[in-house]
Amino acid sequence: MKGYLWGPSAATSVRTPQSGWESMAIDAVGNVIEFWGFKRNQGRVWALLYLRDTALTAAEIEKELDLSKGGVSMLIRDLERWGVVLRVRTPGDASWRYRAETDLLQMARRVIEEREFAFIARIRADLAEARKLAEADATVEREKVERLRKMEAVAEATERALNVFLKTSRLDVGGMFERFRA
Amino acid sequence: MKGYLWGPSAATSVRTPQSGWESMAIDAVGNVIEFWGFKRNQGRVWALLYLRDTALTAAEIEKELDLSKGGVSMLIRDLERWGVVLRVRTPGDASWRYRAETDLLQMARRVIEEREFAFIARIRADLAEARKLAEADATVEREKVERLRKMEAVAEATERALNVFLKTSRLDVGGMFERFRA
DNA sequence: CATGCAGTTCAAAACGCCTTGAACTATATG
DNA sequence: CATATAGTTCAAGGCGTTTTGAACTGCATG
Repeated sequence: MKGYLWGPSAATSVRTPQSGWESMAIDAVGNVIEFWGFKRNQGRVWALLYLRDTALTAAEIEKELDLSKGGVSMLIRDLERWGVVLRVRTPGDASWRYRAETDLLQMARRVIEEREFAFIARIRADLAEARKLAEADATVEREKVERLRKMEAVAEATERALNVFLKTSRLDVGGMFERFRA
Repeated sequence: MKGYLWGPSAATSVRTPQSGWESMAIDAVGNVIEFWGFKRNQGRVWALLYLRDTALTAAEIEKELDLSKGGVSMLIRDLERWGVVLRVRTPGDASWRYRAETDLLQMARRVIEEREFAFIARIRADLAEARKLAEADATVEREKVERLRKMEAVAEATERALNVFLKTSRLDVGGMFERFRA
């Protein structure tokens, strides 16, 4: 949304000229992954690698997606850490190349399982603690404690729903991406 | 987190002195609702009204939660629009008062149903469009089209999972808050 | 061991969202 | 209808997150 000023001039040798539909798909994946709570550009990098089905260099990624050098480095680091992008060394080549390894939903699920559950658990604990304090205080009416209990139920419901969400997406996509190179 | 400088001096008559557990619970609800993609303070305002089980004035809300006048106005407008807070006029009182009407999850579900589904649907459409364009282009390998198809499946799975998520939370909490005044 | 390029780091800039506060409008009351 | 108080609006400011770009590190090669 920014660097479209210096379009496909002559200086740079664009390998694959961003065929309209490709960037459309790449951006769409960026949006899905943003919906899942990650960075848009993490999704775009993965989508590029997945679609091309080739190991690209950081410089190529940088050029295709119009990102900065540092940005690509950090994005790839994240994707590697999550195991959705693999770093490979091509024989006669000095630089690393990167390729998409598995699907993004798998990663999203894993990370959400770690992050979000801890977050919700924390909230539940806070509500439980608040209720305990209220119960200990004799001046607090029974009605109020009841309300606190109901709010706890909301947090619990959220947690349960999140659980089902993750499980569903697993069943749904599971085995769909299991193998796609080779 | 800011205006604790002018504590409970003498000028203002604090009705209920923020009993520790109360603000703990209020903040917890703020966090849950933020998790659901809303503003933290929307959740806090609702939680205050719900816990107090009394119709409060904007000025009271402003003081209790340490918000600005304008902020309270906008937060209440949103909550009213979503039907979780009701505006009531007390007889001998010049100003409006506000009270919690139903639970927050209901609202979250409704809003998400409108907003997020549209968002995901848009993404799916983009991916479908990209695939169509790719299919029309004879130079595009079959393999690549297949990959586009798989990415579409991810968006579809997301939509389906979102659906289950909402349904689950409905069954889970539904009828728990149905009526609580009177 | 000097050179050059790939990759990393991180402070600063850009960006987006939320909140503030002052000006303004609406409403009730004497 | 004048005044006071409640409520709304919105530009400006604040704040957290993401991105940039320049300095730096590491590595391979001659």
